[in-house]
Amino acid sequence: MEQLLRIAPLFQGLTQNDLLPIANASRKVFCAAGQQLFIEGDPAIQFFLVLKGSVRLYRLTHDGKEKVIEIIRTGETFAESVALLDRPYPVCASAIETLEMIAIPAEVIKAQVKQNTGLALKMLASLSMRVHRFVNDIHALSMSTAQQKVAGYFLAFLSEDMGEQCIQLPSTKALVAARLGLQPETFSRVLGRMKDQGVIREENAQVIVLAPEKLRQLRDE
Amino acid sequence: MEQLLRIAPLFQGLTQNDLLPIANASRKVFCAAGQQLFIEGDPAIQFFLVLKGSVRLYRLTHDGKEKVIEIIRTGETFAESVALLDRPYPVCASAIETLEMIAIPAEVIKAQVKQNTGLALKMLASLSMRVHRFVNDIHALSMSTAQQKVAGYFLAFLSEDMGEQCIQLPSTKALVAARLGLQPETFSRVLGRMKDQGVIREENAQVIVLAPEKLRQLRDE
DNA sequence: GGAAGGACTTGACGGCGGTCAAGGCAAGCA
DNA sequence: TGCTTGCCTTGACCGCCGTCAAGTCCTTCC
Repeated sequence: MEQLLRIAPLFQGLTQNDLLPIANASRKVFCAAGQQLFIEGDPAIQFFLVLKGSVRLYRLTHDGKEKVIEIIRTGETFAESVALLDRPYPVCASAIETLEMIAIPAEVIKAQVKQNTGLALKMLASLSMRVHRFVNDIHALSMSTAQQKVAGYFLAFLSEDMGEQCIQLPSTKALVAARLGLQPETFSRVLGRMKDQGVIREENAQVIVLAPEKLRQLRDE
Repeated sequence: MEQLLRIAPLFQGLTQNDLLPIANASRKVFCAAGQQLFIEGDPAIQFFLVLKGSVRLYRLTHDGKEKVIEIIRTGETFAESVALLDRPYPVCASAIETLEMIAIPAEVIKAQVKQNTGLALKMLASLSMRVHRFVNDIHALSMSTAQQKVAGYFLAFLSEDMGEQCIQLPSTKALVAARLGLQPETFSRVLGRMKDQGVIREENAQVIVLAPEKLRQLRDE
């Protein structure tokens, strides 16, 4: 269990002694694809580390549609921030694919943070990173055109490198579209236009970026 | 100086001993309206507590327009999250009105967090709150219509109460519009429509919500 | 008082993207 | 092979919002 916990940046560099009480209190969780983990408003009694699969964090709008806030992938943690406050979950969560996770009780992490400065610093760093990512997201969301959003999204996956690069989309296109605040139809049209312009190519569920430079140009309008 | 620091939730409940090294290293800063505090990419050597006035955090899009990420008001802190990571500021900041702040060196807060569990917990709570607010923002930004955005924005200022309530807009309407990802014209039109419907009234730069219930209805479409 | 400038409002128009609908395409199954 | 189901694509249409422009109100300053 300790070895599994160390997958998360949160727990890397902690001593075995530090990790032991957390490992003892945690348990493995398995979920079928599509299964609900919790809904908005549920008491936040635990947080999660994803070992395998991916999770959709979303909110329901008042007219019943869902807005994807974040997609959590293998190796990432989620809901750490709520585990520290005595507040209910601010989002719903459900499994995109078959899921393997570790559930860590909020009480244990709260107690450990109080004793263990190292862990507290790790958590601060992790939350700070999340704040940064949200700042990026808010910026991206308020960028005007659909093309810019998509270009920005793809660019976030690329290395600095200039050559052809391959992107594995997390789950379905419709979900990525939702993540970007777009309709599936619009997303499809944007991809089509990019293909016409020779910026990308598609090959068995992967997007191949032929010209990162052009992509950057599209984002910058 | 210690008394001033205690304005922020971050420093409430700390002992005088805890606060002293922070107070000694910090200094007061005054700014004229419109002045730049830092720009995106600057090294984050300090963070700020606003004593008086308000601050605009924004990003420049590639075509030169600016997108407001957050408006910081009296009594709030900003850039705490970056002070902990060794990363540059992810946004630009400039004074909206004449400004009075305390600048706190990143080094000092980093050192204190390592020694002082209480402060670490406060910072964790503060960051968690910020994450929550961003989740709300992302949700609000992706809500479709301008009317829903404005209604949601106003509702965030109201108490549970049902009666008439008064909202003091932070700075100008144009800035609030930018915050919501709207043009000033659109914002003005939405306000006009709400006035026609008897949902709000305006009175010397204040918005008076006549019918919170109707506002909620508008947000929920 | 009069000019100047800024904040806000109002109107007209056009484009982007959401919505609805139909069709293509692959996988699974009898 | 034919049917079904789910995911994606493509087309047509329309409404919202951004843009441009003009006009109003208020403050400031000479």
